[in-house]
Amino acid sequence: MRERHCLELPPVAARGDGSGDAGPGMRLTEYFLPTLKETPSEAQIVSHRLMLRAGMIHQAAAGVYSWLPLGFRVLKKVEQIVREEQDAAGAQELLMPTIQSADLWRESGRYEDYGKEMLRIRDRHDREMLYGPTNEELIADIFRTHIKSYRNLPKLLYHIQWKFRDEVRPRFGVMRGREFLMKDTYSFDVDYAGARRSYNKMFIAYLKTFARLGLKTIPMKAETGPIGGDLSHEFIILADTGESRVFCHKDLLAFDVLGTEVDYAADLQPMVDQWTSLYAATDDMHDAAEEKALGDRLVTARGIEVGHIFYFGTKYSKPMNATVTTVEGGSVPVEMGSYGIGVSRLVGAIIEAFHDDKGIIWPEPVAPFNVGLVNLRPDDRACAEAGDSLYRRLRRAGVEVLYDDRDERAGAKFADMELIGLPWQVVVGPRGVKAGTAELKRRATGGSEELSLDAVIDRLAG
RNA sequence: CGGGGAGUAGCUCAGCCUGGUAGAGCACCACGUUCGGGACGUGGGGGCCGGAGGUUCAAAUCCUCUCUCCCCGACCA
Repeated sequence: MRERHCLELPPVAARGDGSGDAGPGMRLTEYFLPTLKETPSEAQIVSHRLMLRAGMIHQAAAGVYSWLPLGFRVLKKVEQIVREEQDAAGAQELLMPTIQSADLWRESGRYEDYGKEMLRIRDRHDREMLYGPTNEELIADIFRTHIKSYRNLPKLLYHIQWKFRDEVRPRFGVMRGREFLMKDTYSFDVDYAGARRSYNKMFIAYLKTFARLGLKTIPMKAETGPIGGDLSHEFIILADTGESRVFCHKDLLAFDVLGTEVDYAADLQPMVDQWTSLYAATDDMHDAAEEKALGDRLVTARGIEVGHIFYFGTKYSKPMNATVTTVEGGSVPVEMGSYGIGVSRLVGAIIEAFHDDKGIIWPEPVAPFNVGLVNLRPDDRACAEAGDSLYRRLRRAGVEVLYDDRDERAGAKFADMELIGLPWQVVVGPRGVKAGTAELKRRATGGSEELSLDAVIDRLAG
């Protein structure tokens, strides 16, 4: 790792808390968490309802949302996991702007083709601009300016940036917004074989990414459009309330990528083959003959598309003149591919996959806080001491903790805690404090146990 | 882009048909009683009824136009 020259800032979570304690935490009396008891009438699907009720987002316009502190924390965690897996696969992060010039899009021919989905803007000089729905043109322009030789290939470049697509009908909250946060990677190779290697890297990186988020993912062959070939896959995560029906071989569900150490420099084709050899299809691509052949090995489920990767060859490099010199000294348009993950959409998708009738059940890697510390009686001296002490010790141990020190009824606190779905709850009340214990509760199972305060720390900090 | 629905308090909604001083529950503020699963009492604050025209002595209510949001379908990360 490189040495750090940057200013050391306190962790984001630690700011704004006047307690003076070190460590990642927040007191609910100070936190901006506008939860709702009633469901706003506009929300239809469960993730949208829960995100509004849990105070994660606030609608700004149709399909456009502000991310409130709790939702923002989750978004950042998802983003960070996506980033880490891109970096691990050898992709390099950069940042392209949201606003683009129409000129580049004229070069590729897409300015006319894209239609009303593209938000077009004019600046004060009446120049035609647009809010980027994707970035192939921009990245191709960067590439052609700076890379000229096969010797500088391959390259995998990505950014995580807001996009805007003026959907006719945005819906499902952040799952189908008009403005959305997307990670898009672009690959550059001198030939098809190289493009395939890049494709495979992203394929595996995607499996890793979604697995780390706690999701079951199934890659499915997707329409390849005019390019043809077999290099296009959608990544579908399974969720009971998912938007589309999917079919697959049941053995796919047992595949585990988390335990596998991946060497991105090695040949990844065998691993990709393993994942693509078994049948998997979305509703519209489903083959009845396959269904029959599989019999009881076929699984029918519901899913949500959270990623899409595809190879498109010279579709943009040719018209935009992004070429490289070859070993032989000739010049060829660079082979490209693009690889997207809907980061903001994933937040909704994760909720679709993990919730119950009381609220969200966050997988630990993306939970906004790991522990919700509930003080049932902050006005009671013994409770306040026990609660404050636990809060301090958990933070010192580096545990992200949200401390409910509000003067509210027990029921309201429990309901809010279930709603925002932190993986662990620690309940401090007069009953336990007398015996020197607190209750440790797991959100996912509802199971709980009475432990001494020390045992609670050991368990959560361990 | 076709078809439907809705805009009244922060949220959920009633009132509109049949014009006559704008309501409820929750939320909010104060005080008191409560306190291990969304308490209770008393008092209080808050809305040009989405906007613009029109009809009328009088419009949340009737008429016209417009904006916004939501739902179903076709499309998409």
